[in-house]
Amino acid sequence: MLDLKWIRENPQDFDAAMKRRGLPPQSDDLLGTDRNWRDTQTHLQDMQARRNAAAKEIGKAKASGGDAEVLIREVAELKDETQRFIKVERDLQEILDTKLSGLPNILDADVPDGADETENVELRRVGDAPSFNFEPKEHYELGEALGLMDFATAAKLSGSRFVVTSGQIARLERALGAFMLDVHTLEKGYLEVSPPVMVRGSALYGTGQLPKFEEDLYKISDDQYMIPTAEVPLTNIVSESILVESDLPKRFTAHTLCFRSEAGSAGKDTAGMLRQHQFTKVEMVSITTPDQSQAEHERMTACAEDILKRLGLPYRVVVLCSGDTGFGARKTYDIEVWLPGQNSYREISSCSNCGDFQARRMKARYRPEGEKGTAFVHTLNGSGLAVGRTLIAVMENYQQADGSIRIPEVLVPYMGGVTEICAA
RNA sequence: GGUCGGUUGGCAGAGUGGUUGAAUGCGCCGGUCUCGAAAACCGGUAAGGGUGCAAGCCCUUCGAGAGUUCGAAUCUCUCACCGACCGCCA
Repeated sequence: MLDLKWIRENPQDFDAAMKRRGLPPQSDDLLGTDRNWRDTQTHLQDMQARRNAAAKEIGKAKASGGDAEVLIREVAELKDETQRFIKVERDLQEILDTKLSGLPNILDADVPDGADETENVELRRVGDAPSFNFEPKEHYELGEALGLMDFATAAKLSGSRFVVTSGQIARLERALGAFMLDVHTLEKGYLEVSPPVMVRGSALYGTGQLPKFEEDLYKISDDQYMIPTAEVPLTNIVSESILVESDLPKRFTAHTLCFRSEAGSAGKDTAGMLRQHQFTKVEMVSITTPDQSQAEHERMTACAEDILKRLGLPYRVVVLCSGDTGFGARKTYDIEVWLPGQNSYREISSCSNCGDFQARRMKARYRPEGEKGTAFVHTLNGSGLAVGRTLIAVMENYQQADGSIRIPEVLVPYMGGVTEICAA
């Protein structure tokens, strides 16, 4: 949600910002509705003020045994008109709200312009792609050959975009999640959280998935959805609250299942477990003051990168261009891991600074020290990392000529001492 | 699923129709005292919005919505959530 006051004061900047998002200028339309709404509100409040004053006088008159007949009749006559204006005012506010809540966040000045993901800008590459003296395979070829990854059975059980893993591959996924959580909680200061994976619509509105992106979600009851990412429950922990500045930043992490309908991605990444309806992810969320959020964004990205470094996986970091940056984000870094089987870099983490965009929607505030009143917090979220995709990356980068897979050293303790996954 | 009880400011917790936006305590901010601090004492302290150059004035909000009334935190209805017990299940 954007700040309406800011739009009032900076209509040109607002239109320019929307243009970067590929949207037409709309300050005139928006501010027209706003003007209308405020005029209505002013008028309504005048009527309410008169009514309140009269009601008080009636109280006084009755207390002193006087006659209040005239006043009572006057107020009764005001009533219908007041009721009508309440409705008009409410409708206008709803129209304004609908318009505002459909607007994407303002991009940071240093986000590069561009139409789509082909214009994202690479910032750095870390680690060397492994060299093989054989043709590296894709993860699903390796997994199926090992007998530990079964897409046919998953299709029988659940349909497309699911997988059944077993044995050491299943364990490897569990090991990865545990390893990531340990790093974030023991070394990076994140609080481990085990949140619900079903949430109300209001939580999804808070983080910006609703109302625009409902088709991407699994809806399971009147007002409950499966989470597409733990960003939703973790960030909404602070919704509708006023935090103490000295408690910031707050850092949360969680290892959860995520559910995505993948509507509109038919035919994309259909082979293997790169794009599933259900997958696990370790998520990081930070709640900060406005001053802290930029540095926190870099820090969070570094936390995600550190996992890849320790796993010995080569990757690159890109900053998303204007056309590829998500609805709620000001600026997003994607981390892409090298997949030898695909001979390309693929997204494994996305770290976004949302500024106060989500905080406004969910009414998450704090009290700035030494100032009166409250201010909105800033929120950030990042994958640290997508566990399913990390599993893929480990398999492909650590594969050997015979189809076995070495276990990265840091994971061996999590694998109960196993150093290699071989065919049974 | 059933019955009963609850939902009030940052927190705890009064308040059953009239000047209550809301007692009191805690917390927080400022002051007195002190070399400084603690304690004690004094004062201040809800959020959101409209209007105004400003001081200020005004509106809304006591879980949400609808209703009764000149007037609702207080009465009625619906819903949500929390708690207790019962039933069922892990």
